[in-house]
Amino acid sequence: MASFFITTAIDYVNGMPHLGHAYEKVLADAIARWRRSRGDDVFFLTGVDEHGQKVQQSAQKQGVEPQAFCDEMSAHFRRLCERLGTSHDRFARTTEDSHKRVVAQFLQQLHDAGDIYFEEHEGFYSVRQEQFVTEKDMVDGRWPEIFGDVVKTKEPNYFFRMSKYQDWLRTYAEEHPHWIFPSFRRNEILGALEKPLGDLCISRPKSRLSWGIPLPFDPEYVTYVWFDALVNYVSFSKWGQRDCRWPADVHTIGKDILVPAHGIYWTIMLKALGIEQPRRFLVHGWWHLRGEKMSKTTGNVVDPLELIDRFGADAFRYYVLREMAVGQDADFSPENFAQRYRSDLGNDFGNLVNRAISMIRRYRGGNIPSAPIDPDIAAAIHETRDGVAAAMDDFETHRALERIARLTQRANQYVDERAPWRLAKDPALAADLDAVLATLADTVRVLGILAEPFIPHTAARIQQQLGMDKPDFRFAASVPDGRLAGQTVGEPQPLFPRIESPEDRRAP
RNA sequence: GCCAGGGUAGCUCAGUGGUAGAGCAGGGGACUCAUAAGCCCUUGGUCGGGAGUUCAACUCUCCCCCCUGGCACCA
Repeated sequence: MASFFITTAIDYVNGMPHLGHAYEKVLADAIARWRRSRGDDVFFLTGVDEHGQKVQQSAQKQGVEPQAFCDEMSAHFRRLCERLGTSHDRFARTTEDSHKRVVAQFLQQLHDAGDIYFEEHEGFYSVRQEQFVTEKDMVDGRWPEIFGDVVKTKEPNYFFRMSKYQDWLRTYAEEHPHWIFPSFRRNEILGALEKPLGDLCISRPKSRLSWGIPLPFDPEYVTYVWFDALVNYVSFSKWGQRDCRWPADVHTIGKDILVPAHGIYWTIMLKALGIEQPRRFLVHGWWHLRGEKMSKTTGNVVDPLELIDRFGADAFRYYVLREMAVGQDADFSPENFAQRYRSDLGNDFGNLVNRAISMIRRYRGGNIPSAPIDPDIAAAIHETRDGVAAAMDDFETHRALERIARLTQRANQYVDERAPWRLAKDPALAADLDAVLATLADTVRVLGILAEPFIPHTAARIQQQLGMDKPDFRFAASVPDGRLAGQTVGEPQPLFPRIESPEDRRAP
C-alpha cells in the first residue's frame, strides 16, 4: 500500500475562518479522499497557528489568557473542518507540547551547528504597532500615522543563516521542475533568488513578545513566526516515531505564502536540519468576490458557514472545487453559487439519481434487475473514470468534476433515448427495460464512487438509497459490472432539493 | 520597474497552424420516470489592438494597450 501524506497550511487564529481557509481544506481533503479511494494509506494534516504578537494582543484586549483565547479561536477552525466534512487524521495546534519540543530541538540543533547567530540589529521601531518597520514603509519620506512614533532602536536578536544556502536552493529549484505546482510559480522562487538572500531574524525578546516558544539556548527570547509555524508539518507527522509520515507528498498552500515562507524559508530550514524535502507544493490561487479582492477591512468576505447552513457542505465543496481552476484565481458570486447548485447538482446530478431509483421502484418493485449493462454507457463510464484519475493525479478537481458532469449528462440522455416509461407499457420489451434499469443503477453507483472525494456526504446517501448495506468508495469498484443485481433500492430522497430564494418568489 | 499569468459568444472558460467550441443564461420543440427537473433543436463571437511570417494564424514573431498576481509579515 502506497503511503500518502498531504497537509494544508495552518491557519492563524487571530481572525475568523473565511472562504479561503475553507477552500484550502476542501482541496486537500478531496485529494486525500481521492488517494484513499485508490487504496493509498493516507495521512492528512491540518491545523492552526496559535502563537505570536497579534494573538497576544487580541487576548489582552479581551482580558483573557492567550491560551484561553487560542482555545476559543481554534474551536472555530475545528468546527469549520467538521462542517466541511474534512477527513483529516490530525488537527495540529502549535501550542501543543509535542510541537514545542520539536521546535526547540530544531532550534538547538541549528544553533549547535552554527546556523543561528546573535547580533545587534539597528532599526526603526513603531511603538504604537509594537513592531519593527523599514524605510519601505515610509510614504513620501514620512512614517504613516498608523505607526505613531517611530524610534531608532538597537535590539540584539538571533538570526538564521539563510544566505549560506542560497546557491544550494537555486540549484535545487532548477533541478526539480515538478517541485511547485503550477510550474510557473517556481519562477517566482527563482526570481526571488536573483537578489542576495538576507538572514532571517527568528527571535523576539520576551519583554516584547511573551506568547511564543522560548529559545532553548536563551530563555529571554521566543522564536518568531515561521520557525514555529512551519515546523508543524514535521512535528505533527509522528516525528521520532517508527511510523513517522514525513516527508509530505503534498503541501497545499495559498500563493501568498509560497515566496518566501515555504519556497525559501521552509526549504532552507529543512536543508539546514538535514531533513528530507516535501515532494511537492500545491499552490492555489485566491478567491475574489464579485470581481473584487476579498479583504477584511472592506468587509468584502464570504462566510463559508453561512453557505453550508443554507446549501449544505457538499454544495459548498462542489462549488469551490468545480469553479476554481487549481492554481488560478477564481471569482465567487452568490448568484453563480446558486446557479451551480440548482443546475449542476439539483437538476442534473441529484435528479438523475432520483429518477433512476424511482423508476426501479415503479417498474420493478424496487429490485435492481440482473441484465447486461448498455455497452455505450459502460464505455462512457470507463472513459470517465480514466478522465477523473488523470485529472486528480494533476490536482485538477475542476476537470475531474467536469468529467463527472459529462457522465451525468450522458446518463440523462440515455434515459430519454430509451424512454423506460414506454418500454414498461409493452410486456414484450421487459428485457429491454431490465437492461436500462440495470444500466442506470450501475451508473448511479459509479457516479457515487467517483464523486465521493468531492461530495462525500452525498456519495454516502447515494449508496444508501441504492440499498447497499455497506459503503464502498473504492475506485476499483467504479466499473460497470452490474454488481447490484438482485438488490432492493431504498427510498429516493432528493439529494439537492430545490431551494427557494427570495428572488424566485417574485416570479409571476 | 523586473518577472509571471491572463485578455475567445451576455457570463465562466476550453481550444495551439487548415472553414471558431463547451457549460450556463436567452429562444423554440417533443416527452413525462424525476427535484415544473431532464432531452432535442437554436440565436449569439471582425478570438484585446496593430504589423509581420505563411498558400493558410485564435494558434508563430515583433510592438502596443488593459486586467491579475509575485518581487514586501495576511488561505
